[in-house]
Amino acid sequence: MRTSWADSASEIPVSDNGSTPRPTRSAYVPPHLRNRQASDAPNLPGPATERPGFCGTAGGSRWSGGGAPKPELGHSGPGYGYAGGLVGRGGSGGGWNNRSRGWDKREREVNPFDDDVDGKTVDVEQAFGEPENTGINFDAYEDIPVETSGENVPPPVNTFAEIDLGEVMNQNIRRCKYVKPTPIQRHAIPIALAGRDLMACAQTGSGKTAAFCFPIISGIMREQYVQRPRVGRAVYPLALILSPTRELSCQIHDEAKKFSYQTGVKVVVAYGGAPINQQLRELERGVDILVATPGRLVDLLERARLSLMMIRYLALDEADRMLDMGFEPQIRKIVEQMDMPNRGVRQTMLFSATFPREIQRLASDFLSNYIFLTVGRVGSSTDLIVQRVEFVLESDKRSHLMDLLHAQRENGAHGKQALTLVFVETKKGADSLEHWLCINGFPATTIHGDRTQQERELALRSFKTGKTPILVATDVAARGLDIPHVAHVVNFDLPNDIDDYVHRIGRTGRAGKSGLATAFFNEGNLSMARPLAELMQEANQEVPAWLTRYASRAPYGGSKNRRSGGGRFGARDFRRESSFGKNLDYYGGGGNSGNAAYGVPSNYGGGYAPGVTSAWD
DNA sequence: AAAAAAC
Repeated sequence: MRTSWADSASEIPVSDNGSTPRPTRSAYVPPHLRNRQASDAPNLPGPATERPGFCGTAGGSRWSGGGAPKPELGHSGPGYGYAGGLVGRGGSGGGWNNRSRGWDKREREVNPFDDDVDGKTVDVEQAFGEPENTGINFDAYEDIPVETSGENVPPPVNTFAEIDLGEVMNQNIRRCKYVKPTPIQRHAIPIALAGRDLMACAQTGSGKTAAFCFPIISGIMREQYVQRPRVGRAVYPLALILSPTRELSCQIHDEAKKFSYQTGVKVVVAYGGAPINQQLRELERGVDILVATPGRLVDLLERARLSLMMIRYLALDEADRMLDMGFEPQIRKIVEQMDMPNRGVRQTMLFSATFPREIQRLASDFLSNYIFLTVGRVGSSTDLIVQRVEFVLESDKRSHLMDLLHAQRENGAHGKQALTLVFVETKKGADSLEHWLCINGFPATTIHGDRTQQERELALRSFKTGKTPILVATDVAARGLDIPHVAHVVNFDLPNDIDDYVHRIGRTGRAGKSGLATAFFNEGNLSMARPLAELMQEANQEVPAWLTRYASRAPYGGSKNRRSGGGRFGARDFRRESSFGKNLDYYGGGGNSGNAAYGVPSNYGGGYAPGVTSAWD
């Protein structure tokens, strides 16, 4: 999904031939090219710069050096989709973009940033009366505990400068207003750059997308002109990023476009509910990184318009969702039964804010000698989210919501009304609540799986821009979506799983900003009493006495993520939970695994010290 | 039981 400012950026007029944006200003020179000599080529491997089209084997990659079998190529010649740029290129230095289509024939990439729309910035900030898009409030993430396990964990970095992503990407990072890496980025990026498989758990809104995108883009830049087969009409991406919802795939795509701007690395998105032909055309123009939802991906594979044979990087966002009951067979099919290289050959990275142990066990099938990383302490990010629970009878929910919204309207002093995201259990419930809000004077819209994709995208856009400051949503909007200015998340219907609750409330309090989450609880939510009370307590939230009473009576429930011995929320490496000396094959063939594999001593054995353990979120 | 994900 596009953010509102990105929307504007993409509305640069395009000429009829469709290839060259025609901005009103003349001859825009990208900032990173200003004051630059033509021969000022970036630090790229020599051969690639000299003969870009014919550099068959990548230097310095884990595939050429590590002894891992490289997929055999049935064909030689320039990589698919880049042939055009390899012809007739001037011999003088090559320029910044070795993968583009050459100086003259180069297609102008639409600027994905908001700093360059006909010279004016899009004023989301004014509309909401607070600065936005100024990057992440890093102070909110200082000093939070990190746990890693696995063999030879690469050390974290403190700055983007330490990880040499190249000048082009550095410029993109600056344009994203990222000043320094977030903790998940500090730890995950070196691990990923070292070629290691990774299972990473970090708080909602803490910068996971960049944490897996940066290494992928940088890796593909280093590889330079991997030769790709040409068989039938298939295209051969080098990286695959899967996510559980269409809107999330769009969002990741938009982010990845920013990170890869002017690198020549091509990012394409494919998802259902939208015309496939357009997506096929985009794919045919060349794809290095494919962002997709599972259904459409399988469709493309079955049509033989896509092959995973050349995949070097596989990333699953919201990985625990991707591997839960509904999705797991499809993911297994994609990863194990199509033509994707095996684990250990490709590099696999799994990211989420939650990682139930059972899902970790499943996930280990896809990983090889992986590092488990968890960043963030109980309550660190959720300190930013004030959580409230109110006892509201089913029949009172609507009027109670109305009261909240009225109060909010009166408090919302300047600018537009703060955005409120209301979660309900069912699609029908979403429609009916939306209708009710509208006829009661609250501009609302709704997003759920029974709406057309067009309606879904329109709803999200309308919400983001503040046109309809209330969005009623099912769990389709629970994960990953980054919607600035969501001040309030209302769990009108509580979910049945505490992890879903965590993801839902994580739609607010993002990038170091604060937020409010209100839940309506009643007798229908008894199974959530205990996990909710525990979660809130560990996040230093005020737990109402009545909820504590319900919790003490209630059985364990509301979670796939059984917390052993007294409610330790957390993403903890499930490999630690198995008896030492057993189950060593969970290391996926690492060979010399054992106790020494653990990079950081754990408080294994149940010693749970509140506040100093790993992320739950 | 619901939600999501292809046509």
